[in-house]
Parts: sequence; C-alpha cells; structure tokens
Amino acid sequence: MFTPQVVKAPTSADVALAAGVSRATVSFVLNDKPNSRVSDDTRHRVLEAARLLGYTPNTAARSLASGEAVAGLLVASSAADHGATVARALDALLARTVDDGIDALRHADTATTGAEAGQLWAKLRPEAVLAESARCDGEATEVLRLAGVRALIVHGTTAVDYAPSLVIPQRPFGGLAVEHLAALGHEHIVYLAPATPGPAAAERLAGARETAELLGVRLDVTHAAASARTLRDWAHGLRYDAHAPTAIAASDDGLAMAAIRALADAGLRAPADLSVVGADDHPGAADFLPRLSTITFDADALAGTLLDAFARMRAGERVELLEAPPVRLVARESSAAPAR
Amino acid sequence: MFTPQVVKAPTSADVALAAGVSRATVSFVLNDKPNSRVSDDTRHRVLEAARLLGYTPNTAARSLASGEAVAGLLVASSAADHGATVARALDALLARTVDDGIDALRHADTATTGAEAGQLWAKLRPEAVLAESARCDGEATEVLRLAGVRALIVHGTTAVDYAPSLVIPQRPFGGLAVEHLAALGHEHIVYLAPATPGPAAAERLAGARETAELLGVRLDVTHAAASARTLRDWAHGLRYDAHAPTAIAASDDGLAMAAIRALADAGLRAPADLSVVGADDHPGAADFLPRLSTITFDADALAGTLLDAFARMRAGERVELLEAPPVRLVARESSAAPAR
DNA sequence: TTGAAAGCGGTACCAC
DNA sequence: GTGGTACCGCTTTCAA
Repeated sequence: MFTPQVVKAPTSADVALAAGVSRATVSFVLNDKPNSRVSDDTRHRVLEAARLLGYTPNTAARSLASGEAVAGLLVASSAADHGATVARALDALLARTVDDGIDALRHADTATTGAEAGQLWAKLRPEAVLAESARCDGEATEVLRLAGVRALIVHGTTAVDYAPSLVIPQRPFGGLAVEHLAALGHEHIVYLAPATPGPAAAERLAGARETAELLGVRLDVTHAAASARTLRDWAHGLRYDAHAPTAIAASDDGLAMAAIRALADAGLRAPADLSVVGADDHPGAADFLPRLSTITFDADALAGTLLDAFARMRAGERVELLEAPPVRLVARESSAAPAR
Repeated sequence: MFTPQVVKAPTSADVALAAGVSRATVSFVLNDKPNSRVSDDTRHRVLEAARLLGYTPNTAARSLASGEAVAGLLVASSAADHGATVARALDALLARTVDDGIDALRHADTATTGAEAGQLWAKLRPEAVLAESARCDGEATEVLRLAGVRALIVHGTTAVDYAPSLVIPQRPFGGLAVEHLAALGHEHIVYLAPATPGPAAAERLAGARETAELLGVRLDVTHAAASARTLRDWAHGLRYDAHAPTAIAASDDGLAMAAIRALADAGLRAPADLSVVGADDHPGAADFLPRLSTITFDADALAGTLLDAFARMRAGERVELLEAPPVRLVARESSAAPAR
C-alpha cells in the first residue's frame, strides 16, 4: 500500500554511486546524448542502477540547469466561457500535443487575470502559453515575455495588439442563425439568450442583431435560464400571441433544446409551429427530437491551426493573427420554412 | 506586440542589485516571511525593483531549493473513460482546488501507463497525484512514492491493494436502471451498450445483468453506436416484434437520447411504447423530449471527498479506501409502467 | 571514455 | 535588520 516516502528521492548522484561512475556520466547515459562516448558496459550499469533505485529525474533541477522549460505548453483557458465548440477545440489541441511529444499542462485556475495571472503562468517557465484575451492583458503578456516564454497565443472574440491573437468571432454564430432562418422565410425571430450572458453569448446576440437589421427581419430578444420555468412561461406566452415569432435562434444547443422542450409543454412543436436553431453542435443535438439545426465550426481544424502556429513560433517565425475556421450551418430538422 | 525575449529573465539577483540589497533580503521580502524583520523602507525598495524589472520567481529554482513541490495536485485522469458523471466530478475538483489555494495541473497525456506514466508524473515532483487505476499500477505507484509524492489516489471501478483507492463502481449504474424498470413492472428489458464498450460501459452492462438475474427479468443486450443507422434498424426490428421488450436501459444518456430518437423514427414513443432510462444526467437530459430518466451520483460530493482525502493525506493521515457517492435514480418522464 | 567543477535561481541558516 | 554562503539536483564544458 502506498505510504509517503520519508527519506529523500534518489538523485542522479545516488545512481552514479551505485553504478560506480560520476554524475556526469549518469547524465550522459540517461539523456542518451548523441556524441557521448560511453562504453556499452558503463551505460548498462547506469541504466540498471537507475532502474533498481527507482530513479526519476527532477524536472525542476533539469530545467534550472539546462534552461529548458518545465512545461511544453501551458493551457490557461477556462473553455467554459467560450462555448462548447471552443471547448472541443481545446480538448482536441491537448490530445494532439501528446502525439507531437509536447507535454502540455492545463492550469486549473480560471479566475486570476492580468499581471497576477501572468505571474502565475510564468512561474512555471513554460515554453508556450495559450490564454484567453480576457485574462491575459498587456501586462500579463509582458510578464510572460520577460519570463522567457517562447510562444504565446491569446484568444478571444477580437484581436489584441499586444500579442498574437487567435480570433474566434462569436457574432457569426448569431448572425448565421438569423441568416438561415431568414432564408427559410422567417420574418419574425426571437433570440434566446442566457439569463446572464457571458462575453461569448453577448457577442452572439450582437451578431444576431446586426444580421437581422441587415436583412430587415424583426428580432426580439428573450433572456432565459436554461431551466424550465422561465422558458415555460415564455413559450406559453407565444402560444396565444397572434403576432408571435415563427422562429427561435438560441444562443446554444442547450438553450435550444430547453426551448423546444418548453414549446412542447405549451403545445407548440418544432419545426411545425416554430423553427429552432441552436449553436455548438452539442453531442446529442443530432439525436434530439427533432434533430437540432445548429451553428458550429470545425474544432479539429482549429486545434490544428493552433498547433501549427505554436510550432512556427517556436521556430522563431512571427505570428500575428490566427483565425478560427468559419462557422457553418448544420441544417437538420428543427428549422424549416414557416407555416403559411 | 509579443516577441520572445532574447536576454534571460530577471532573477532575484537582478532585483537585489537594483534595490541595493542582498538576495537573501529579496527572498524575505518577496515571500513575506513571518519573522523577517525587514525595514519598511527596504521592503518597499525591493518590491518596487521587482515590479520595475517584471520579475517572476522561478518555480523550478524555488522547488529545488526549498524542496517544495512544483505542482500542488497533478490530475492524470482522462475522464472520458469513466462516464460523464466522473468527468463532472473532476471538473468540480479542479474548480475547488483553486479556492483552496492548491495549484492543480492537469496532464494532457492520457495514453501512457504503468511505470512509464509514473515517471512522467513524478518528474514534476507534484505534492499529490490523482490517477486512474487503469494507468497507475503498482510500479507506477512505487515510482511516485520514491519521487516524494505525498498523496496519491487512484480511482477505478474496484479498489487496488497498492494505493489508496477511490472506488467508483460502474455496475450500480446498470443495476439501478434495471431495478427501476423492473419496479415499474417491466419484465423484458433491452440493455443498450456502446458498440465498443470501454471499461466503464462493460461494468455497467455487467451490473445490469446481475440485477436482471437477481430480479428474474429478461435482459437482452444490443450494442450500438450512438450514430443513427444501427439504432434505426434496431428500433425498426422492435416495432414488429410481438415479443419485443418494453423498456430500454441505456449505457449513457447520449445513447438513451439516440435510442428514443431512433424509436421515434420507427413510430415508437417513449414512454408510451417503451420506457427508457439513461445514465450520467447529461446536461440536456432534463430538457429532452421526453425528459430523460437517468442514473447518476452527486459529482460535487465526490469532488469534496477527494479534496478532503488529499488534505488528510497531506496531514500525514493514512487513507485506504474512498467511496463514490451512491448512484441514485433521477426519475423523469421517459420511464413509466409498461402499457398493458 | 570518464571525471571534476562551475553554475542555473532560489532558500535558509548563521553571522554581523 | 541585513548580508554571506552553503546547498538543492542536474547539465555541461573542459581536462585527464
């Protein structure tokens, strides 16, 4: 049974002693240095000694001595604030780093911002950092730069001027939803936003507004918690409203599902009575009843873009602006032409 | 615009020089040592110099000198393999660590296992480690112990004898689903498992089998990808089967939703024609049409248990066995008594 | 082919 | 109150 060690961990000196060689030799062997001329016999003895002692190199010491980073990539993004599509992209990124032999770490702290956050990340002396622009400001960037971070990408809905930006516009999510519904013939749409919209949700709403104005369709806005109560009242109101909208654009698929659900409780059906389109291609959206039309972009592609950009920055190339893949409509059953 | 630094990062020596004091004094001031009698003037000069230089302490160096860990908690669990409820618990754990001032990091690598994985984690010299038993075997545990890890918890469906275990039995997920359906009066249930069940899914199925046997209800098993095709054929078969089951227990909510969807396509409705119960209380399950009955446990409670256990282990207390909160049924609309 | 020794950036003990 | 200094574990010349 595991029980914490009281004596100190074996060091390379212990290995050297056990193998009857010097610490330098141990270092050579264990790191498999290209032009280290160590005899096969010595090498073997060192390896064996290391195995026997259960030796594990100390990253801190190695980093200190060699100057190499403790972590390959530090991801300091809360994901939750940027919609499910971005969250998927981050997961994909992490998954791909291991294939590339980059040891990526994800920071649990998602609250700290500004210079303080910069310090938090810089302390680890990572080679690369991915952060959200909302938390990584100019000061934080400077801290990271001074700490020797080689590559930094901040992401947000717009570009920043102090660091390479990955722009993930949220407006098109709202815009494309409205565009899609308008194209189907809907002239009165209601936009369903979260009760307390985060930055991403606010942008999506703004995008919907812009597009609605542009296309000359009427857009009402309702804020609702995903929880049923609010939505039920709201749907019920719709039921008896002669001038009710014919379509709903929801800020995300969760809201869209909840809306459809509330509609059903009020005796309204999608898409027969109202069309509904969501966002983020929630797992399950494709199997929802009705199958949910949604707006998303290719998360894997974004992961690839990021990985590529980091590779380029590491190679010394300068990166300024990265763009998320264009959002696209996944038209399924929940949106259709309005009933006449 | 961010551009990597060429000169080296400022060190505490630079700060000392700038402030006209010694490195020792800088260390005292920056760490706000309790009984360090540093004059207010000196303290101020040091702080100012640090700010001006954009100084960030080097965790590696600090860890090396003080012996303290580089990371407070290292989470090395893929989450994906343990069902959505466990994934939620991990997220909750990470969220709570920051409140407790523990700097937790999550490892991106989810593939490495055994001693090799142990090395991977131990290199960071974390204070505590949370790993899945499938990847952290006896050897890995020993490596971690030797590396000075103070607290280790491995989690899996059963306890292991080499380390403190968090047991998260998956069988009750299947068992309780069957029990619920049987209690409603269903005597012929079909269990819907993923096409390629992971360890958790396999356990859930086994649990369903056990309980079915115990209660004397018939349990058929169907493996299906969540994708529609297989399910559609399957549902269609059900449609014209005089001896068709009257209920479905799905391995997870995603599958349950897909099943209901496929059923609907085949002209069958839940719960009127078949009852359905899922698992993991998927966000959206409550708003599904019909609202999905599901099996889950309190993820926040599990996070609390873990945090508490880590605290105890850090305090030197010995922890052997931790148990996940009991699974519970969330009865909603999708499951009901069979039609006569 | 191997060993000796000088750091890397901090911490902490012990003088002054 | 403040500075000197011996480590922490490892890498990396440079000699032997």
